[in-house]
Amino acid sequence: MPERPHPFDATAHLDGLNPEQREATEHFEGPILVLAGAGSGKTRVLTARICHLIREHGVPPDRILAVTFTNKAAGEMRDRIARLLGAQPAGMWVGTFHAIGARLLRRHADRLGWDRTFTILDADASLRLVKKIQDSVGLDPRKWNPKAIRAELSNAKNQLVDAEAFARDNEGSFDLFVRNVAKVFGPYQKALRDQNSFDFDDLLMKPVELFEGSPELQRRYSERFAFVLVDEYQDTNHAQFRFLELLSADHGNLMVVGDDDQSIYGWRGADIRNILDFEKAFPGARVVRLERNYRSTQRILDAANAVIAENVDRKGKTLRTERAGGEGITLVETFDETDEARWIVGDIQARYERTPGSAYRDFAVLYRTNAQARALEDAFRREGIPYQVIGSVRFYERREIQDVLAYLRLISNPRDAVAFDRVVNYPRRGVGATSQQRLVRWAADSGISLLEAASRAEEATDIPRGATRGLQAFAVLVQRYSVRATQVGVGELLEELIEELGLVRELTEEGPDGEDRARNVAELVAGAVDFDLELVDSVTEEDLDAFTELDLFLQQVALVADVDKLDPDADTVTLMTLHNAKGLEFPVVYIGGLEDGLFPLARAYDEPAELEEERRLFYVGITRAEDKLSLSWARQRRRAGDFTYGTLSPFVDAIPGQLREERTSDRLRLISTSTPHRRRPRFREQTDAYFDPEPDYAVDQDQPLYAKGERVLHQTFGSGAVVEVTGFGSDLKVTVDFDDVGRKKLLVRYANLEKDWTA
DNA sequence: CAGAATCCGGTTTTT
DNA sequence: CCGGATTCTG
Repeated sequence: MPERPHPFDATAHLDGLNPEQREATEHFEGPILVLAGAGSGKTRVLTARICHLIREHGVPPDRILAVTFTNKAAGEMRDRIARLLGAQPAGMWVGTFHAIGARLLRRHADRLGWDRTFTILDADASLRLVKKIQDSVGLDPRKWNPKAIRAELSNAKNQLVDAEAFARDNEGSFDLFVRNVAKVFGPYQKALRDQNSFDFDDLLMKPVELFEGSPELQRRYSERFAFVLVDEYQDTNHAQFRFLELLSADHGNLMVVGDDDQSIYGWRGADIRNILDFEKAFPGARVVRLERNYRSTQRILDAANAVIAENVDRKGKTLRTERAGGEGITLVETFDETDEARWIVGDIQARYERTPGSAYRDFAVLYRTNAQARALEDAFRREGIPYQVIGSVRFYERREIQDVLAYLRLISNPRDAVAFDRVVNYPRRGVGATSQQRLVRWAADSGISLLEAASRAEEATDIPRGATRGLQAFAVLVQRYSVRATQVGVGELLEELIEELGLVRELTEEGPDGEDRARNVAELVAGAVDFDLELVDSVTEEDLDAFTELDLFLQQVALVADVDKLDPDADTVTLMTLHNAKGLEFPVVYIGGLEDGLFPLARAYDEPAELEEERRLFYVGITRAEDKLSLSWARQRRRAGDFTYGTLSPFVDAIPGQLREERTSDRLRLISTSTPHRRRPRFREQTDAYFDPEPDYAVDQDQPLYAKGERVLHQTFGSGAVVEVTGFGSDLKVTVDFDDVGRKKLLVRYANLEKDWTA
């Protein structure tokens, strides 16, 4: 029996709520939008309302559906509710849109022509499939970027545009790119069906198809889920909106909680209109605003408010707190990324030592791009300070992990052609590219799966004997494990598989990185062994009958996010991107890389909406901090091999001067005093870094200075604006956004650019 | 067929 | 700087 903090107090869930929170919590039927500012206790409101529904209104838990942004948030919500109620909310569905979609498809995918034991393709596998389809329709993957095509497919699906509609919409378009995407879309979708798999976007789109295609099913689920609650509503896309609409339009009992100022996933189809127009979509919706912040000091909130006030497209609100004053916001100028990292690590260590009762887990370092983690990691390691990085080189995307998972996917789903391709010759079985091609052709001609073709390889006359033997051994192995999967748990299965394949030996012999890779595989195995325990929750009896533990393990692996693995109990500093930091809070927060072009990213300047999204991202970062916020930037930074020279991010300008405490790193101070540079035209226009010290060529009036924003003329590309400048000397490169042909990166040495005076 | 050498291109954020 | 793809070599 779980502990009960308030054994006989039926209203424990209302304790300590402020009037607005209480209003939202006690709301019963009908649509409601809770506009919840950062740190205003929205998770609290969600959990309290669920308890209220169950306790006060007698709603059975299994009539409630709660959607969260991460699996971790789902788990936490479940725990909090269990604690408040003193019992598990049996039968309640809590999960991410993707997890809930997968769950529905596990029950009803057969209605769409899939088998219920489908596999879920992760980003990498789906990209491989796109490439494969490109090859098969004669679209050169080198010329037409598979990632771009994949992104366009994803966009379309998030808008609920299927292959037919996409083809129809873009028929006769002058845009060659979308026409090519249209060529890929149909075959891609067909391949998914043939190999019985869904990609991520299908997990959102297909359930909608399911409901739209079957009013009976739609009615069944909207009756079952009499109350629907959604967290982080500002980051939902059209498919998700439609899904919610189908579930709740009949009864209208939909509560969405979100903050338009924290909408940061526009690039993956999230539509900020969903929250801005909620009252239109659900007429009569009640609106509650939570503007009292319980997290940060007034200083931090002042900075946050000032930053976000520059955005135009918002509902508008101002956060308030009772935590008057607070420490100033430190702004540090550093020399380069190493210097910046060392400053941050040094500051953490100093604070840790001088603050009694502080722990490393109180600190987080946030940044715009994953690449920035590297310098930080080096610095942390150097100082021996414990840290954990979220994301970055993602665990499940590592090559060795993907290889093992491909085996598991193939064992679970023998029709998975992407998985087959990946491991048929790993470890080496003497099956080369040519044999593989012949096998694919023969399988297609005979209308059998690749795995079956492999087991009957000797019937294909053009496959050499060595390869045939390899293929047959492979097929036998996979089939044997498919049977084994119904007998033992995944942990055991995986241990046996890895042993038989000799993967650990294989990896360690590979070279210096091999040890790490072997360790990663061991970690995966450990995860699989532990998996049995995690089954308890969220899986119903019927699921257990229909699927092997392997199936469910693979599903979980496909759906976990990196943040889900954040260990809040470990006493380590946390390093992650600003995107991953959403929903989290820390006493002390550092945001690094505040340079124009990095944060905001240079490309965001193309679209005002994108720039606003970057600014919201900064706002999210600032509002993660409870007591102390430090910002830093570096004058120069290595990016993709060469140097970039930065200026302070304009975002910082919005923070009023009296809130800031400006500092300079020791290293930078040392450099600027010991090497008295000639006075050069100062940094602002970032021209000086590539200023050639030998002025032996005449200054040509038509020669551009290569500063950001400058207009230049190219002989073939025409006129455009400089977006970014990198490298120096003969390696000086400029990225130019040409009016006609788009963005190009050019080596100044060869490009022969002229200054465009006509602009 | 496999491994080494070489070239090329991309690089924002993620369920 | 990295990884992937391509080409060369045994």
